[in-house]
Amino acid sequence: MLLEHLKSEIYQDLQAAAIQAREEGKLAFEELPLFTLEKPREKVHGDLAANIALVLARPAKTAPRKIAQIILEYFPTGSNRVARHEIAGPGFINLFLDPSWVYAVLPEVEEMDDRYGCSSIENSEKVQVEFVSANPTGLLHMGNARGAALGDTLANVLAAAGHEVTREFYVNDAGSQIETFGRSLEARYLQLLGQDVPFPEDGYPGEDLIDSMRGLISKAGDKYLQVAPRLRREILVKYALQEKLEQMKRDLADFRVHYDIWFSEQTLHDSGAIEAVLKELQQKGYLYEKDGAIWFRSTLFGDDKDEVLVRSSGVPTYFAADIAYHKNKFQREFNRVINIWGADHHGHIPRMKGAVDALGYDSDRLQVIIMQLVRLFRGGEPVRMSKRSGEYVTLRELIDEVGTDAARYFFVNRSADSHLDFDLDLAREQTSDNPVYYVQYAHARICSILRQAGDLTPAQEIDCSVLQDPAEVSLLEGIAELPGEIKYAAASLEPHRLTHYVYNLANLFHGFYTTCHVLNAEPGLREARLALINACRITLRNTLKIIGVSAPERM
RNA sequence: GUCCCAGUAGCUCAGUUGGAUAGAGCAACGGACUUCUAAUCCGUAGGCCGGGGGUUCGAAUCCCUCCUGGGACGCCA
Repeated sequence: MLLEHLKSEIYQDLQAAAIQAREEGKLAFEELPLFTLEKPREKVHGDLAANIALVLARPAKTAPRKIAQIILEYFPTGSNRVARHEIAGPGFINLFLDPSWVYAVLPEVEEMDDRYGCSSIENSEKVQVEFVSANPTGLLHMGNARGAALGDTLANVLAAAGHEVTREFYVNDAGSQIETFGRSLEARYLQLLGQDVPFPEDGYPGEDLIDSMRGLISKAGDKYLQVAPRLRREILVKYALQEKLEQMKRDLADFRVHYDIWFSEQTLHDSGAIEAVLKELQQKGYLYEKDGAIWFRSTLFGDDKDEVLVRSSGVPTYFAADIAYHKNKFQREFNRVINIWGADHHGHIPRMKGAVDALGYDSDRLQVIIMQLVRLFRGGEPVRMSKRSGEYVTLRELIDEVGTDAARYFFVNRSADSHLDFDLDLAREQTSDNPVYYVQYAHARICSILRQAGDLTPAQEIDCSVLQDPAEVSLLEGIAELPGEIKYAAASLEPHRLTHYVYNLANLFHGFYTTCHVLNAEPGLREARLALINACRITLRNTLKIIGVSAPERM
């Protein structure tokens, strides 16, 4: 927070300096371009480096180093904790902060505690994150697991960055797959009761359907044998669907994913919302009839072909329901709607955005994160999976085998658009190879020291400037970076930044731990180090919480 | 064939709204435990950033092209 404040003030000072220089005729440019003010990779380049002179070079038609010099003439020295500055390399402005700034982070972390890292931003938005939304006709697989970890973490990140977040699961409890589901269940039901009936060719072959029907038979016996097939399928679907949903909720809860809303597709059919949205598109002239079906002119919005909304049979497609669903989202006044989809849905984006535009909403308010597929490895070999054959590793099995902590960390640790090779053996290993333990261990180590330390002195009452060792200063700086990291991760929709951040912070702590002893340090220094590790504990814990990984006090 | 994603150290991956000497983990090699948890730390080595062209003060990052891997192209969802 402090660091963020400093940065934004310095940024503004640089802007002001450039504009002042222009007013006095020293620089000529039309509009000040955006520039970066970042912590440079190399320590010798200062605490913050600005490339303002470089980006101004072209518009101002002046050599970057010359521009930097001019800007610095108008840059207030001594304020905002800038101790000194220099022009370096091709024209960077390197700023060296008064070293005292880092110490202010300790009381702040202590005071904010659970809230440290969180911001309350001025332009807070109402954001919806829809993720997983798996078909309830089967079990949750690895792709769903990745979506769950990513979606939930992203929602946490957005919330921490000050947005109002709703997590939503769209339940596909209508349409043709439910039809197929019903026929599959019926076949299993009859087969279990000794009838020699064929299993539908396009049916869902998973064992879980058999289990489900076995459960039904043990409760209700064979009484549905006498019921008319159509009604029978309805009953079986209703039973199995509820069971499946409960199971999904249970498994996701064990994965520490909790939704605000489970939105039923069926309600869109029942309420007439789909009909209404079709009518609206019709009136706006975006629909036409061909081959007995009703089509949406998605090509008007940049799609490569038009899309069927109502089949020639009169039954609306999934896409029609999805349009109604998205209209519903915008009617609920979300400023932004974020969907996390698997890579196999990427072709769906242009038409979905097209439909949103057609309905009169700005399609930029719909953001789709495409995540690439997951490949599982066990014993160095890829695990063969096929949803069609019903052979795949489920979320439940993943939780049982590697645990929620490791699984979530691994999923979040990779950017969404990278193909993920998930090494089950590595995730299960409780060794230093496994980054999640590395981070948790740092937290446990701190807790161990704090247990032995007795009461803490409030950071406010301590002279923290005794923390002069490079390991101490680096750790302080690392702690100070969390609010900025969260903002960045939220703005770029990249939760994987958080695992990288927390790993780095753990690394800084372990380095500190080796160099600096806490409990037997001299009076004064001891209290300051205790305050430091306590702040580090809070920072580690809060970040792990966002990722959805536990912060154990003992290991 | 068209579109999307990826190609960076032996392996898994960061880094891409263009910035300074391209990073981390693992694996390899060499060190560090009388003291708060060695599930740790320090060091060494490891690279035509897939190839080729271009844009400019500057390209892993942007553009073009080619190669390789994965995915999508249905009145499925």
